[in-house]
Amino acid sequence: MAKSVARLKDIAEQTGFSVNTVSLALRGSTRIPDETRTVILQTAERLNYLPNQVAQSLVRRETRSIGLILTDLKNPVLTAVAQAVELELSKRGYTTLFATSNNLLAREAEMIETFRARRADGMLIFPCSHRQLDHIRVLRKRNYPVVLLVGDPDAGIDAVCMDERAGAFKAVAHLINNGHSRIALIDGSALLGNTEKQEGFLRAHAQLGLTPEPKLMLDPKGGSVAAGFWAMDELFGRKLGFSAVFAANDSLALGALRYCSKNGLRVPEEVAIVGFDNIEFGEYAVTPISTINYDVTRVTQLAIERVLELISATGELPEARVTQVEPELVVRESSNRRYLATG
Amino acid sequence: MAKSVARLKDIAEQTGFSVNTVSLALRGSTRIPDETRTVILQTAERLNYLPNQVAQSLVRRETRSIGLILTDLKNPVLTAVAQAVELELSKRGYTTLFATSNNLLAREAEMIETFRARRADGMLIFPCSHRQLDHIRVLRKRNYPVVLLVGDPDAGIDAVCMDERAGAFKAVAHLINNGHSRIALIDGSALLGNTEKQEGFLRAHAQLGLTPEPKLMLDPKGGSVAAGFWAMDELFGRKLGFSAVFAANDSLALGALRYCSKNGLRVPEEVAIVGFDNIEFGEYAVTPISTINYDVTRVTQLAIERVLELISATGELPEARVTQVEPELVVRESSNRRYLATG
DNA sequence: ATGATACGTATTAACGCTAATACTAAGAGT
DNA sequence: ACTCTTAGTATTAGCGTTAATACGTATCAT
Repeated sequence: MAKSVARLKDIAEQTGFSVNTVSLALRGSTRIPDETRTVILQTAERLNYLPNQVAQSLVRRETRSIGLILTDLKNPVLTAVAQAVELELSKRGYTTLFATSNNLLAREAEMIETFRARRADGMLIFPCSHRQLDHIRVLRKRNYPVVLLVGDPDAGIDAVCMDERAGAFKAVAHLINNGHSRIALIDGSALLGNTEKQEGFLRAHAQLGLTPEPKLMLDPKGGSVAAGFWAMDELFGRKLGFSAVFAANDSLALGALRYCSKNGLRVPEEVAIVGFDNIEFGEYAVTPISTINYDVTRVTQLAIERVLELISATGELPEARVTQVEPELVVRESSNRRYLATG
Repeated sequence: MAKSVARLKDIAEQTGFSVNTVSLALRGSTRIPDETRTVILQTAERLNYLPNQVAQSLVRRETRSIGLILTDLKNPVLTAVAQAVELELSKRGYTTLFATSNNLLAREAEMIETFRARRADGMLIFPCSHRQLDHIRVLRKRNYPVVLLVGDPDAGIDAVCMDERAGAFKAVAHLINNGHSRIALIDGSALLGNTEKQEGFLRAHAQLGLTPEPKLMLDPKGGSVAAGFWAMDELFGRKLGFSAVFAANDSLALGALRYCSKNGLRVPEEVAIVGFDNIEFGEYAVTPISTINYDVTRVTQLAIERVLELISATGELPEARVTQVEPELVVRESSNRRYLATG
C-alpha cells in the first residue's frame, strides 16, 4: 500500500468538518449544501484523495471483485475469455482477480480458497476436471456465487459453456459426411475426465454407422502446437491408416497441419483436419483450418450475467442452471475437398 | 461476498474464549497452550473459518495484491506475461488484479486509479504509449511502487523490459547481412510513441550503409494476423519493390507469410520475413518464422523482484532503475537462404 | 411566545481483524 | 508471608469507511 495516502480524516481536519460530513459530501448527499461540498471537494482534490476500497468493502460487505480461474493461458480461446471477462466486469465496476490452475486440481482448490479469503463476491471457473467438482460444489452449497465455464448438466453448479459434445459431433459428422471413415482423434482431456469431445466423436460414428478405431484416439499430452505435431508422428507410426483428424483444439490442429506439410502430406487431399475453437492463427494457416467456433463473447456475457444474478440474490441461491451455447462448424480448406475443387 | 461466513467472533462465542485469544491461536502464537489451540482450531475447521483478508488488509495496511495492466491479450507474448506474473506472484502470496487497457490511454489511467483505490501494494504496467507516462510518473512521485514492462531509460520510472531497439536492430541487420537492401517494416506502434523497433530498423540501415525507403514503413493498424495480411497487400500495391519484411510481432509476420503463400510468393526466396516475440505458432508455420525471442520468464521475474523491492522499501523509494534484457535472434527458414540450400 | 419542522452537522457504533496493554491466578524466590 | 514472575487470557483501541441517530439552530405556522 502506498506509504501515506489521504484519508477522510485528513480532509476533515483540513476543512474543519467532521469525517462523516466529508464522507457524505464526497458521496454527493443532498444533505450537504453546495458551499460545504465545494470546500470539501477542493480539499479532497488537493490531497489527491481516493476512497479506500478496502475499508469500503469491509463496511459494505462486498468487494466488487470477481475471481477468474482458468486452466492456463496458452490456449488463445482462454486468453480471449480472460480479456472479455475483464472488460465486461470493469464496465460494471468490478475488478477481476485472476489465477491459472495449470490443470492442477490442488492449485485450483488453493486459488478458490485465496479468492474466498479475499471475499471475492463471486467466481468464474474453468475447472481442470469436468468431473471432480466437489470442492466447487461445496462452495455453492454455502451459497457462494460460482459459475463454471464448462458444463456438466448434473453437477448442481451453475454453468455457461459451449456444448463441446455437440461441437465435436458436428466436426466429426462433417468429416464422415465428406467420405472419411477412418478418423483420428487427438484429445488428451478425457484423461482429466473431460470426455465431452470424445463423446461427440463416438456419437457421430455411432449415429452415422461407423465403428471408431480405439487406437486412433490419442492423448497428445498437452494442448500445444508441438503436442499436435508429436501426436501425428505417433499416429502415423501406428500404421493403422486414416484419412482425417479431429483435434480437440486449433493449436493441436496446427501442429497436425505442420506435420503434414513437413512430411509432404497434402491437406485435405491426403489428410483432412478439423480443429476446435476457431482461433485466428487457424484461419491464416497455409491451409486454413476447419474448426468449431467458440463463441467467447456470448459465453462470457452470459456467465457474467449469471454470476451477478447469483450475487444479487438474497438468501438462498436459486436452483443451479446450465446454459449450453450451440457451437457452429466453420468449414475451411483443411477439410473440404469441394472447396479446393472449385476454388 | 458470501452471505454469512464465520468470523473470529463466532469461534470465540462457541469456544468461550475471547476474540483475541482465537486470533492468536489461529496465528500460532506461543502464548496459547496446545490444549486451547486445539479446541479453537477444531471449531474453526468446523465452521469453515477463513480469515477475512479485507479486514486483515485494513489493519495490516497492505493488501498483498499487485495490479497488472496490459494493453491487450491478443498478442501471445502478453498472454505469457500475464500467466507468468500470476504464477510467480501467487507463489509469493500475492494476488494479481488484472486489467487490459486496450491501448487506450484513458482506460489505462482509469485502471490505475481503480487499483490505487483497491490499495494494490504495487503495479506492473505495460503502458499503451512509451512516451506519455505522466500519469504513471505522478504515482511514483508519491512513492507508489510501479514497474513498467517497457522501458524508456529517461522516464524516471522503474522498468524491466526487452531491449526492443536492439532486437529490431538484430533482425534487420540479419536481413541486410543476408543480402537484402530493400526491407519493409510493418509496425504501427510508432504512432503511439513506441518508436523503439522503428529506431532499431533505421539504425541497422544507417550502420550498414543503407538508406531505408520511407514508403516501405507501414502502419498495419493493429497487431493481428489479419493486419499483417492486409499490410502485405498494401505494400505490394505500392509497387516499390522489396525482398524482405520485418514485422513488429509474429502475428503480423504470420499474416505476411499467409499473404505470400496465398499469392504464390516463395518465402524466403522471394520474400524473407522476420517477426518479433517468438511465439509457438511462428515456429510451426509452413515456413517457420525467424524472430526475436522475447524472454518472458526473465522479464517477469526481474520485474516482480523489482516491484517487491520497491514495496518493501521504507520511506522514499530508491532511484528508478531500468533493466533492459538483451534479445536474441532466432533464425529459421523464413529468412535464411542458406538453411534452405543445405536443409 | 411556542412548539413543530427543517437543515446542517456531529456523534456513535459497526464492519472483522490485529496489536498493545492489562489483568488474574498460580508458582517461584527470599 | 511477601513480592516477583510468568502463563494464560481479556480488554481496549485502532485500521478507514459507512449508517443510524442525535444534536443544535434557524425558520415557520399558529
